[in-house]
Amino acid sequence: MGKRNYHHGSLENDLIQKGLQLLTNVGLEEFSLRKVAEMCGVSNAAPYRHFSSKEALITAITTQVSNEFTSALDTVVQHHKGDFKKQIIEVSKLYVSFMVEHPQHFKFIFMMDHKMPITIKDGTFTEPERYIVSMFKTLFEGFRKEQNTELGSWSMDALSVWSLVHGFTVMLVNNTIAYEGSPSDAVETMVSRLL
Amino acid sequence: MGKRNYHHGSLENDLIQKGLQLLTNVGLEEFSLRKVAEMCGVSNAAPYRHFSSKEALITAITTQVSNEFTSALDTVVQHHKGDFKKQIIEVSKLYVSFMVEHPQHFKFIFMMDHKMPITIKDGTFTEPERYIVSMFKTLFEGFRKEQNTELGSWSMDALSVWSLVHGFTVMLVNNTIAYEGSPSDAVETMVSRLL
DNA sequence: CAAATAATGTTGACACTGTAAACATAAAAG
DNA sequence: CTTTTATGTTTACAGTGTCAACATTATTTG
Repeated sequence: MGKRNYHHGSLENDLIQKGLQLLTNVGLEEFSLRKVAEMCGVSNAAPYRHFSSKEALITAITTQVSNEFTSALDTVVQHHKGDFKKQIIEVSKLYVSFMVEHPQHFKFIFMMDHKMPITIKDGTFTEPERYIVSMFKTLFEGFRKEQNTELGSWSMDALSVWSLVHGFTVMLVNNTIAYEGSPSDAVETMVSRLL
Repeated sequence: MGKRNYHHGSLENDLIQKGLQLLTNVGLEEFSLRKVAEMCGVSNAAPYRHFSSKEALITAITTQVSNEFTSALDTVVQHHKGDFKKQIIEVSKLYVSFMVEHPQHFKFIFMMDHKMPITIKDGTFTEPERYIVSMFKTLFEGFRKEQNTELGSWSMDALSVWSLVHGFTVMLVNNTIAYEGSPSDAVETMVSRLL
C-alpha cells in the first residue's frame, strides 16, 4: 500500500508539501529540487512535469504559505473591526511574531524578487505576496477613514507603519539585532507611538 | 606585461575587487567562486589559498563595502554635528539612496546571517556590519543627548527610526513596493514626522 | 472495447558548482 | 645555495538545475 506504482497520484501537492517541509528545516540555501523529489519518492526529473523550474516550485510554496498567513491576518482584522488603532497594532503583532516563529518562511518569501511590486501613492497595487497586500489594504483603508484626507497624504502614514513593522521584523529574522524581550511588545509600543 | 607568471602578486585584493564587481553585476544568485577566479586569471582552486570558502570571500567583500559606506555615513554625521534631527534625517536619506543605487550591495549584505547580532536595550552591541553599528550609534547617542532620559526608553525611539528607514529600504530594494517619487524625500518626510 | 493520444515518471546526460588532495613553482629564510 | 613556506595548478568528487529520449499509465476517442 505504501508502494507506488509508477504514477504518484498527487505529485504536485506533495512537492509543495514536502518542499515547504524541507525549506522550513534546512532553509533556502540547502534547498534543492532533487532532495524534494527524493522526499516524494520520485526521480530527479519528475518535478519538471509540474514545475518549469526550481524557482517555480518555490513560488508555489510561497503562495501556499501566503494564503494561510493572509487568512490569519484577516481573522485579526475582522475581530477588531471597530477600532482602527487596535486593528493595526494587532495585525502588526501577529506579523512580527509569526515571522519570528517561522524565520525560514520569511526568508524564502522575501529573498525572491517580486516581479510585480505594489504601487503606492495612488493606493492601487498589483499582486505580490498576498499578506503584504492584505496588510497594506488594512492600513490604507484605515487611515483613509480615520483621517478623512485625500490621496497622497495618508499613504505616507501607512507606509511609515508598514516600513517600521517590516523593518523590525527583517532585522530580527536576519539576526541583525537581538532584541531582549518580546518582539510583539516592542512592536506594540513602537506602532502605538507612531499612530 | 599583462602576462602573469604563476604568481599573481595580489590575488587577495583582486579577488575582493573582481568579486564585488561580479556581485554588483550579476547578483548573489549567479555569483560563483570559479567565475571570480577566472576574472582574476587564475585557476578555480586558487582562491582557497586566501579564503576558506565562498562565504568567506563574500564576507570579505561585505566588509570592504561596509567600510566605504560607513565613512560616507560618518562624514554626514560630522557635517551636521549640532543639529540632531538634521543629523538623523540626512543619515537616513543617505542610507536609503545609497542602497537603492546599489541594490546588489544591499542584498548580499543582508542576505547573509549575522553571527553576532547587535544587542539592543542596554545600548551596547557587538559588531555585525559596520554601517549598522554606525547608524545605531548616531541614533542612540543622539537620542540620549536630546531626551536626556535613562536606558531602555530612548532605545525604543532609536529602534523605531532605524526600523522604519531599514524597512522602507528593504522593500524598495526587494521590489516589494514601487515608490513613485524620490525615496530620499519619502524617508525625510517619514522620519521627520516620527521625530 | 480497442486504439490512439496525452499525462506523468524514469534514465542518463550535460554543464556547472563548492571543495579537497596531490602536485608544481616561485619567493623568503636559513 | 639549500630549505622551507607561500602561492597556483591539476585533477577529482559529489552535488546541483535542467533537458532529451524513453517508459508507463490514464484518458480520450473512434
